[in-house]
Amino acid sequence: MEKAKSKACCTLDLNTEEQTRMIHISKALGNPIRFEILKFLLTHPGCITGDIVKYLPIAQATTSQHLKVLKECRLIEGEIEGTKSCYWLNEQTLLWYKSKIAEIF
Amino acid sequence: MEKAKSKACCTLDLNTEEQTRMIHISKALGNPIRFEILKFLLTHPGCITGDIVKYLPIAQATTSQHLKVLKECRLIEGEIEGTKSCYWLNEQTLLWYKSKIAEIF
DNA sequence: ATATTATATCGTATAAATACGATATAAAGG
DNA sequence: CCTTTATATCGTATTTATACGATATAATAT
Repeated sequence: MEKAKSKACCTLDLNTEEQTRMIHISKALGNPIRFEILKFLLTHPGCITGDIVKYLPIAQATTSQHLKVLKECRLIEGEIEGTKSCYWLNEQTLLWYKSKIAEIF
Repeated sequence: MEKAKSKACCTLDLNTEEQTRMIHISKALGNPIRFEILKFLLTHPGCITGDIVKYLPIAQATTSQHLKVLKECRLIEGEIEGTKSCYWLNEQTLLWYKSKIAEIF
C-alpha cells in the first residue's frame, strides 16, 4: 500500500527551522523534572548544579542530563566558575517561544 | 546513599494540577507529527480524520493515536458525524496555555 | 603532589513513545 | 442483510527517553 502525501490547499507557512525549534522547546518543557528545574531557576537564578541536585528527588547524573537538554534548546544558559557551574533561564528563548506560540496559534 | 530533598527558600507556587496540565500540553506539542496536525487544523478546521491521514506521511492507525493524545490534553476536540470524525483546535486550551506560559515565565 | 569537591559523561537497564498491520466497531449504502 | 467506508483500538516491534552507578575531568584545597 503506497502513501501519497497530498498537498493541502492552504497550509500554514512556518519556517522549518523555527518549527523544529518550537518542537524542541516544547519537548523540553514537557517533562516534570525539567519543568521543576526551570521553575527553580526562576526563583534561584545563577544557582549551581549542586543546588538543583539537592532540590530534586533524582540522581546527580540524571539532573546533569536534564540540564544538558535544557541547554541544548537554549532554555537555560550555564557558565563554569572554577569547579562549579552556574545556570540561568534564557529570557530571550522564553520570550521567543511565547511570542511564536502566540503568533502560530 | 540517602537523598534528602531540601526545601528551597522561595520556590514558585504553581497549582499542581495546572503544572501537570502545562507539562502534558507541552509534551503533546513536542512531537513533529502532532505539531503538523495542529497546524493543519488551523487552516482546515472541522476536517475529518481521513483528510489528516492523507496529509501526513504516516499510517492511519498512528494518526489516530496522535489525535487521541491531542484530544486527551484537550488541544483538539472531535465530533463523530455518521462514520466520520471531525476535528477542531480547542481555542480555550491554546489561550490557557499561552497565558499560563506567559504568567509563569 | 595528593586529596577533595563539583560536575559532566559513559555504559547500560528499564520505561515510555512511536510506528505498523490486523482487527473491531459502527454508520451508510446497495 | 451484506458490503463498503471511516475510524478507533489491539498487539507488538522498534526507537527514544529516562534513570542510575561508575568513572572521567578539572579546579581548588591541603
